[in-house]
Amino acid sequence: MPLSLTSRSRGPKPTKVDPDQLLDAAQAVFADEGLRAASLRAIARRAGCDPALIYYHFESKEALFKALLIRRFPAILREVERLADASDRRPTPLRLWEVLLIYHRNLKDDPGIRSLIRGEIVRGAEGLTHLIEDQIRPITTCIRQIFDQGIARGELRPDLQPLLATFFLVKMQLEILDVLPAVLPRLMNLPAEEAVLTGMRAWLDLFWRGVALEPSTPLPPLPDPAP
Amino acid sequence: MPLSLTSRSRGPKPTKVDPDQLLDAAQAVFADEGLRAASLRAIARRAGCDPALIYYHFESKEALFKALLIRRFPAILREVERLADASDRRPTPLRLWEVLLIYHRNLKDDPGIRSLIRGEIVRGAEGLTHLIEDQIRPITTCIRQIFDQGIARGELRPDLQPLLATFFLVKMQLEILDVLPAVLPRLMNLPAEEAVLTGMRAWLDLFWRGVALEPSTPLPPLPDPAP
DNA sequence: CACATGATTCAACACTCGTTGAATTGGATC
DNA sequence: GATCCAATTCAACGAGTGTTGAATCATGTG
Repeated sequence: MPLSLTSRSRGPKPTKVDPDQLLDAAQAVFADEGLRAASLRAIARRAGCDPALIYYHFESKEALFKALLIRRFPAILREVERLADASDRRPTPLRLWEVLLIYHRNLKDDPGIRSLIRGEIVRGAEGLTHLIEDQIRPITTCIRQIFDQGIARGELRPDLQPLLATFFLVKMQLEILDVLPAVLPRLMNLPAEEAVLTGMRAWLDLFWRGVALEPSTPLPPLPDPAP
Repeated sequence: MPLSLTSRSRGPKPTKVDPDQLLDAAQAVFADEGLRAASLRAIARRAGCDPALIYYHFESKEALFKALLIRRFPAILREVERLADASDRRPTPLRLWEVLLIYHRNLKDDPGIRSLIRGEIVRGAEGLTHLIEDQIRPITTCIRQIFDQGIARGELRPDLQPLLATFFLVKMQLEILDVLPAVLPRLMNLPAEEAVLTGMRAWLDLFWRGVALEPSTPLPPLPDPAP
């Protein structure tokens, strides 16, 4: 088992397909088909190599899937951790908007990882469910802290349940990223990218009225996502 | 192709496994595995018969799946149609609560149909996606009318986008039914059934503040779901 | 050049899948 | 009891699956 996931120690020695390209292909196929239905042959075809090569870089189909997880989640966690820092004194609605933007930035072009977060793909693979939960829990814990801080600062309703608020905020953002690009262009004739942003603004507008101590306080200006 | 889905014309003649029992088994397996991964052998095992029997009652795996859809959605539509009747003059928040209750009543014990509504199961089966959309669209159209009526009656914000409001309301209810029974008991030590109801009330509370013309108008008393 | 070693492919394994045609059961009718 | 027919099972088909051991290719080093 070589499994040298890092770059090789010396010399360029070009490989035809490196593990990262395999992960790219795997992510695309897993996203389309789900963990069970996605075939290693389809992944190999997409990566342009033989199925057996996957077993040179990864122990099994499941190991390939785990590597896929570990590649993505830590980056998201780092962004959310920085945002949840207690010294951040910006208005709470702006910080909640930043939460939506982090999800947007990291997940908008990646239906595979969104399916993962929703736990769809792993149906029936017990070990993986726990692995995914372990990756997601610290992220939602950080977001929950933003609600706690908002209550302490008198910006949010004191009777708010931070756990449920976190659940509502991010669950809907996932649905917005998933569904609106496919639906809004047809029903409200908007371009797909604009559809997502329209949905996000409408959602934060509704959400903020729902959680604010004083619902009539207007939202601060919400910056567009960085390009 | 006998396919006599209705009861046979004369005499009791007990069958070992009737089509309805096959549908029950199919629904359970499709819910666990998804359309593609669910095997006819697993469905037959669950129904206690031979896989080939499925082909006596249904044309194919896909036909079995379609029959599954047609069995459920019309009942939901009828309830929502009755609720959306313009002569219903109850306060809008109460009618929105009834929407949540209809979803709760029809879907709480049926993860299979919830997956269907989310469109997860059908990934990659093009024809079925349209069939499902055709079943769901009239339901959401009715709910949208409730928002239109609420705006016209001066209970909801006139700048509300009914399409997005409908999307937010029912999407979150699906997530509540799916996720909270598994998560809340562990995180807030509540019994599972109470977890769903707690989530629904918290959600309508937040949602109502978000859409009401006057956010401080208190919610009317929300009846428990009928047993 | 010979050799070692990492990267890649080939061919095959045992298994499961949807589907089908023929065979079998079992109760109702003659 | 013989017959008919709906309900059910059996055995098999071709195709696709994850996985593996051996074989091949390409490259850097002695």
